Amino acid sequence: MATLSLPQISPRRVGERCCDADAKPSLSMAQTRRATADLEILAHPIRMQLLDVLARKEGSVCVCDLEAAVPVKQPTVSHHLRLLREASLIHSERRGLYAYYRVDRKELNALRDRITQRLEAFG
Amino acid sequence: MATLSLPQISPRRVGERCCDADAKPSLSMAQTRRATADLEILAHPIRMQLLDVLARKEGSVCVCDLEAAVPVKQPTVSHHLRLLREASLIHSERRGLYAYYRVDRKELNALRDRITQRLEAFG
DNA sequence: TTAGTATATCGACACACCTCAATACACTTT
DNA sequence: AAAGTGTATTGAGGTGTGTCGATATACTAA
Repeated sequence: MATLSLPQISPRRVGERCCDADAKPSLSMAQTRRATADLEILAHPIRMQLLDVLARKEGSVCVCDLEAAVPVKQPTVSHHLRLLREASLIHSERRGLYAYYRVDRKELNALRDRITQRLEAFG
Repeated sequence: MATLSLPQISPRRVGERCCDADAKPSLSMAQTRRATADLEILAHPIRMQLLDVLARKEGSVCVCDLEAAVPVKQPTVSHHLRLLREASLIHSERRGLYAYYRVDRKELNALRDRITQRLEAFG
């Protein structure tokens, strides 16, 4: 029966050149940055809540409702909506005085798939 | 046949109180913060690469190899390893002069599941 | 036109985070 | 012991990000 072997660590003398040359990332730095950019856009409580509200609505949501849903002031809401818009996760439309936002389900799904794939590569 | 209805937006007079009182986040702020904390720990290129290297190895990896795998200096590597350790995603062990890190697959899987669940709640 | 409202942008401030040189610490070799 | 090596920590500087008051913009109401 196979021994319950500890990971084989080659003993090495002090000062010797380091060992596992194949302990390299599987992703280039550019790929890595793309992956972390996907995570960063979601990694903020206000953006998470805004997306949460928008994703749970079938249609559009008025900015005034988004403001009411979230504990920051109007310019901050506008700021995060802009970031989400620039990430193509939401779209806006003006009707008269009011602005309405809706989630882009295709983009949100694509984002989710990219993140899921990356996480599964760890598994 | 059902009309291809636009999302029903009740017209509203200027100055009227805002509309959709049920456009509330489904998560409390505390829950939201826990979710974004999960994302934040992954949302950095160096941590992503370190996890990538560690997750692809069966056993432990020497710090010197991690340093070689990543384009920052030794104190910075140590810093990110600490963050990953404090998040319970990796563990370290000293053998003589050297320190070896390994991924905690259970914790990493749990993290992945939490993130996946949250993302699916958007879908 | 004038006044008022909703949203976006600007500008400034605060603070968190990343990075690294210097140093501390623990261990090994001689 | 002393000298050398690998890793962690400290402390400081730089940069980015979040926040909000003030303001701009675009529209509506009267």
